[in-house]
Amino acid sequence: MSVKTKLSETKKKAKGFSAVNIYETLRDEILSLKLEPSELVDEVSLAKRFGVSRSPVREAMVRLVSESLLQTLPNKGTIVAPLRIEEFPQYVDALDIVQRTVTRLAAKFRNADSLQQIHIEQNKFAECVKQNDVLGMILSNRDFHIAIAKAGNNRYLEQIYCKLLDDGRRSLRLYFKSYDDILPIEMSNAHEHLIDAIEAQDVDLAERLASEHTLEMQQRFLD
Amino acid sequence: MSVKTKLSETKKKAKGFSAVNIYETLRDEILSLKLEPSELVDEVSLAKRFGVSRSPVREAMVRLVSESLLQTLPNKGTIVAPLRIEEFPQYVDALDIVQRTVTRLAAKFRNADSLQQIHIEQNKFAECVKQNDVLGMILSNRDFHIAIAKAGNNRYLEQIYCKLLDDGRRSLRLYFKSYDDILPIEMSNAHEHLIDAIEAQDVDLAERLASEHTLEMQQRFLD
DNA sequence: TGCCGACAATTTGTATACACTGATAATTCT
DNA sequence: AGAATTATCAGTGTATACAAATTGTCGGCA
Repeated sequence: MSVKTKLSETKKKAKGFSAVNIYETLRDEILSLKLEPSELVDEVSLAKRFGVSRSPVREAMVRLVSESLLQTLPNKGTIVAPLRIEEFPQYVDALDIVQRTVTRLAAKFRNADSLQQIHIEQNKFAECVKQNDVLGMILSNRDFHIAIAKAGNNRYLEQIYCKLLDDGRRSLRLYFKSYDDILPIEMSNAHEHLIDAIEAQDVDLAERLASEHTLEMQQRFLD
Repeated sequence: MSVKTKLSETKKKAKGFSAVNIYETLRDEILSLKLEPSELVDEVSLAKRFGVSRSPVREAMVRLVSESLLQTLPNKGTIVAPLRIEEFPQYVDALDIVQRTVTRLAAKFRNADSLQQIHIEQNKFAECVKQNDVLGMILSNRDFHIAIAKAGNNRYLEQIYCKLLDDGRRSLRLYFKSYDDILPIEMSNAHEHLIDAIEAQDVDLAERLASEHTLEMQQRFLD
C-alpha cells in the first residue's frame, strides 16, 4: 500500500514504472498469501489486470521466478511457488543460524544510529500487535530484525537474512490465519529483551535470546 | 564452454532456449571476468551477438540484474556489477560463518552417496590444479564445497552458500590473474584433510579446517 | 571565449504480432 | 465401445515496431 501510493503520487507513469510496480505488487501478494501457493498465474490476465501489455508483466514474472517466488511448469503455465511445509524444520534451522549470527554481530557493532532505528521498528511492531494488524505485524517483524542485521555491519549477511525472513513470511501468515489472525499481546516482550541485550553489548545473551525467539516460533508452529 | 555445447547439441532451438542460454553465458562471462566489472553492456549488441532479438536478451539481463550481477543505471545503460574489493573482508566474514556451518553439518549428516560425490568433485579439482587450469579450478572448487553443503542436508543453507561462493568467483579470478594464473600444487591438500574430517564425522575438526581454509585464502588475498 | 537552446543519437521501456509447443477435446476407425 | 488420430486451444517464447527520456553535440549569439 505505502510503496504503491508513494510512487504513483510522485509521477503517474515514469519510464520504468510498470514492471517494478507489478513486481512489487505480485511479490507482496505472494508473500502475504493473497495469491495462494500453487495458484496458476498467467501473463495475459495480469496484463489485463494492470492495464499494460505482456512485456512488463513478463519482466516482473522473470524476476519472481528467479527469486523462486514463482515457478514455471514448462508448457503448462506458471504457478505461485508451492509452500513446502515439510521443509519448515530445515528453514528454521537455517534461520536460527543466520539470526544468531547477525544478532550477535549487532550486539557487537551497534551504534547510536542503528539502535535508534531498531527502536523505531520495534515501536511500529508494537503498534501493529496492539491493533491486531497481522499483515503489518509480519512486515514490521521482518523490518525489526533487518534493522538489527544492519547494525551488525555486514551487507552479505544482511542480504541473506533478508531473503530468509521474506521466505518465512508466508509460513507466518499461514500460522496466524489458522488462529483467526489473533495476535498475543505479549509478542513484543521478546523483542524488548533482545534490544536490551544488544544495547548492553551482551553478545552471548543477544545470541541466546535470538535463538530462543526462533525456536519458540517453531514450537508454536508445530501443532 | 561445456554448458553451451551440451545444450546446443541436444536441440538446436528448443522453445525457451535462447534466454536461458544467454543468461548462462553472460553469467559465466561475468563471474570469470571475461566481462569486466563496470563494463557497459547493451541489449542491441548482445542481441546481435547472439543472433536473436532483444526479448530474450532482456529476459536474461533482468535475471542478472535481480541477482546483482548486472546493475542498471537509469537512463544511462546497464553495466556489469562493479567489484567492490573494499567489501572483501565483509564477504570473507560471511563466507566463513556459512562455510563453517555447512561443513559441520556435512560432517554430521554425510552418508555414502554424499561422500562419494565429494570425492568425485575433489578429483576434478585436483585434476584442474595439476593442469594449471585456473578457471576450471575455481569452478570445481565451488562444486567441491557445494557437494559438501549438499551432504549437510539443508537446502536453504546450501542455496545461501552457493550464492556466496559464486559471488566470490570474481575475486578469486582476480587474485590468480595477478599471479599470472599459476596455481600452487599443494592446494588440494586442504581439501583432502577436510574430507577426512567429514568422513570421520569429526564435526569440530571439520568446522575448524573449513575456517582455516577460508582465512588462509583471505590472508593470501590481502597483499 | 563562453553560454544557451534545439536537435540528433542512444538506449531502455512498452505494445503488439506471430510462432511454436504440449495438452486436451473431438472425431474417426475398427 | 474403445483406442488411436487429428484438431483446437491456451499459453508462453520471440521478433519487431514504436515511445519516452537523457546525453551530448552543434550552431548561434552575446
